[in-house]
Amino acid sequence: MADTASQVDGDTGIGALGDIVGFHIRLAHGAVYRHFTETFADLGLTQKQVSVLWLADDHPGIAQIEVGRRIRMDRATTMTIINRLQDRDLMRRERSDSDGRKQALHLTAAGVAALAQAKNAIAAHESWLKSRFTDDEVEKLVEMLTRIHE
Amino acid sequence: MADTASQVDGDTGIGALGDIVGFHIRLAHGAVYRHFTETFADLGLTQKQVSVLWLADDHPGIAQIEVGRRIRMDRATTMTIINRLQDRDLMRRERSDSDGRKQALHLTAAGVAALAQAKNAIAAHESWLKSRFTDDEVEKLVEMLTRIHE
DNA sequence: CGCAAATTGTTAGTATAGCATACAATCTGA
DNA sequence: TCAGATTGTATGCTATACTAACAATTTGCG
Repeated sequence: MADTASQVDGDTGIGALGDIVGFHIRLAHGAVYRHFTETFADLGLTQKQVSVLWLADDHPGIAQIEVGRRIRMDRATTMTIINRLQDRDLMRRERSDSDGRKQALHLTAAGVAALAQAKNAIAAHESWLKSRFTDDEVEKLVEMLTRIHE
Repeated sequence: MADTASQVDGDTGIGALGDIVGFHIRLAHGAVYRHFTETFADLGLTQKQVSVLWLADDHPGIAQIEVGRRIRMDRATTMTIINRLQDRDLMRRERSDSDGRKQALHLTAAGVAALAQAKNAIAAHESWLKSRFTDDEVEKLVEMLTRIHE
């Protein structure tokens, strides 16, 4: 007769760790991250890099600090990501006219093309992720996740 | 009159990025990770390190490969984490009797004490996280996250 | 049984990401 | 006008994740 949770798992599981919500978020994030990386292996872009390209495309001339604020990165981290994108000629910096402290960010032509490809890859990635859920569940999941990160 | 999603955000949001489920998982993970780090600043333990201590305590003599399998890390990554725990005298390696290739992992006395402290900190961290949800919602969230990482 | 293949641990190297600190340039407000 | 805040930049440290290669050991096939 089974008498502990770990034996119910056949002793291949994570035991009481499985009761920790944060642990499940971490595992789910890891699974999504790995699939994302596979999907984007050809493009050679990471989640962060795509997010930054996407934001800069939606908001031409956006400042670095503002990019970081919206996707929850500090200035130093934002720098390294934009440095890489600039080194690969996907993005360029311009001095802001309105505020000399700021850099106005823009995509290059290559950046626009890369983002277009990235959005296709994201569609495939999202299908993989959403295939587990009904539309209602997706909505509920996003709403609950938003409560966490908002 | 608002006419686009980004304007509903008052132009401070993430626009169409907000429709990407994977993006919300990443943001939520980041928020949880940051709160975890704050909660554990005194103890100086990371999520991974606590998970490994926890597993080794639940399963004395567990092999490194098995730890990695259960919390989704490859052998090399598992090595670096256990190296750190061993350097801090929280964990020790022994040759396995049954399989000479394996290391049997055990907590030291200091490791047992650290894990006990960690479990208290996790309780506080989990309260912070769960305070957003009803019990039913927590159950539904964990169930949906499990569908992703299983 | 004996040997090839698989498993486990280890090491080394690379890349991404996050954070702290310090500094310079610029802007803001009292 | 000038002190303080903001923004970008540079540097350094830490944690994580992956690959590739290698050694020791075990497993299983012929």
